[in-house]
Amino acid sequence: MSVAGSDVRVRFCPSPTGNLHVGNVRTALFNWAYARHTGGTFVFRVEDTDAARDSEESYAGLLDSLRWLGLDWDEGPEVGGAHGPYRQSERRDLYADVAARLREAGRAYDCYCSQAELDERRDAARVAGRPSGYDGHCRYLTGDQVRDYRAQGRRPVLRFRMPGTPVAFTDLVRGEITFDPEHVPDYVLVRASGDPLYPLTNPVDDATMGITHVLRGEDLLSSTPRQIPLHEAMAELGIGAGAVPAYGHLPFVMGPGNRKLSKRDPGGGLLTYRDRGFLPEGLLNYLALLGWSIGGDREVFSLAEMAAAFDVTRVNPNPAQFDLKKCEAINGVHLRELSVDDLAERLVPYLQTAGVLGERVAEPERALLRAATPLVQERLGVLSEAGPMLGFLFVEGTVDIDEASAGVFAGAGQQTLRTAREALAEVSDWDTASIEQALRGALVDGLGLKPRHAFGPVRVAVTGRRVSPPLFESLELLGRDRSLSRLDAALGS
RNA sequence: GCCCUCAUCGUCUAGAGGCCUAGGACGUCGCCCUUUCAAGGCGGUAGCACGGGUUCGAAUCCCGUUGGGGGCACCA
Repeated sequence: MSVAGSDVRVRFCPSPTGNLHVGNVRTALFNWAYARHTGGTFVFRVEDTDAARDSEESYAGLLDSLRWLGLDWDEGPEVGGAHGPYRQSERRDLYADVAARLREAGRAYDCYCSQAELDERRDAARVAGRPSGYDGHCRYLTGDQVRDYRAQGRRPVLRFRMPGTPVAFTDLVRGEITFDPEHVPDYVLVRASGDPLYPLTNPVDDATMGITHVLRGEDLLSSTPRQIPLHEAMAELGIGAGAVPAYGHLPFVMGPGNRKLSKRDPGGGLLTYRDRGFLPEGLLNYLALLGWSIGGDREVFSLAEMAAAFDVTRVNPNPAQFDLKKCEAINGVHLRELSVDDLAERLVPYLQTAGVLGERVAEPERALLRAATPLVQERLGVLSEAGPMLGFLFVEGTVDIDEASAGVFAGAGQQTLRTAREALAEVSDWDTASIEQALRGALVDGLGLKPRHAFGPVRVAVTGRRVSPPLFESLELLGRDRSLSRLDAALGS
């Protein structure tokens, strides 16, 4: 499956602004899978050049999220590597150096245009039906003009000088793409303040980190014809590995109603999915389905299986809409494949936040949870659903009866409960089989009730809800004393 | 406005010119199983955006139209 020691080097390079959203995660996944498939290297780099929006908290969240997902990186924060540092905020000297060399070589130039001038000329171009990018005003300034601008107190930005020829490349997922030069304007590399911008830092890092394949979202497709000439310029100046990376632009993951998902979208943030109890393997499996398929009619697979089969050139170029229902269904399959002990362990934090379990989980509770887990395993789509299902087991004494379900106690329900209570009191071996036998004998055979009418009131009395895990098993786990006292409580009401 | 890009059931997809009377999954509907709810089983529903070519033959190739998305920042 993998080609050990392959030269492929891919990267995932989010900026630490807010939390990852599922589209980012899918991009990370495809990069990871490509690296693992080829035996290459997965680099994790953090693009924190925007001091105004970046935060240390987001940075920590990024690492935490990738770790939770199980997408391990070969180079990057906390693991190091030969091309570090892996945070752009720690690479500013490099960007300044590259910017200076580009400027010296004439591949970039100072631009003194003010924001107002830029806006005005852009609007005019747009009205005239011409391309609205930068018009090259400052490309060939005379010494006098520069002196004038400086005398006015203007501070220049640094712009890359585009070569003026068409840029063509073969996109790994989309094939041949060509941009004509009039639509790819000279762009800003360094702010007037001296701060390097993404259009500079991203290619510089890709070049100096030896990135061979750039797999990123399709929103970056139109910045590719800017970056390729920059890579060529750097190669000429001996900066970086000297090769232009191959590009593959992945389709968007859209939100409901086909709107682009953003990290501010409530349904988009990765943490929401973790909090709801998606398994990383389930979420990742679903995300892999958005734009890629493993072949045959298979939809459920492990990360390892994906890595073995992944091929970027087989990625579907059209955007996909995130479907929560299907995501839950896929997650449910993974959930059911877990061992009981594994599932029980993963359930603990969710039961704690639900208030079912306390901070410290004592061994008897843990044992009870392990015993109860098989009862809910095939009923769960996400882990957070376990709280309401299992809560009744961890409550001492009586349970709160769900209001909407209390009606079953009325009328004939009283007799059903009384009969059930008497029959259960007689059970000598408190196990599922004996409990079922007693209840069936007394209620179905004895009172001639339909099973659903016979067991409904008992279920509500004991679990507090009309919907619960299997009744007889639940009674066994609850124990005789608690079971009988809950029936008594229901009778008294 | 200009450029780029995308187009198969409601949704995600399979499809690499004849294997397509278009397959699978989620959803949805019905039935079965059943102590509730699930899970599981069986069955139904629903799609190649439109128009021109190319070809003996097109979901597949080409062109156009329409519709969706992205970009055109001293954000990333």
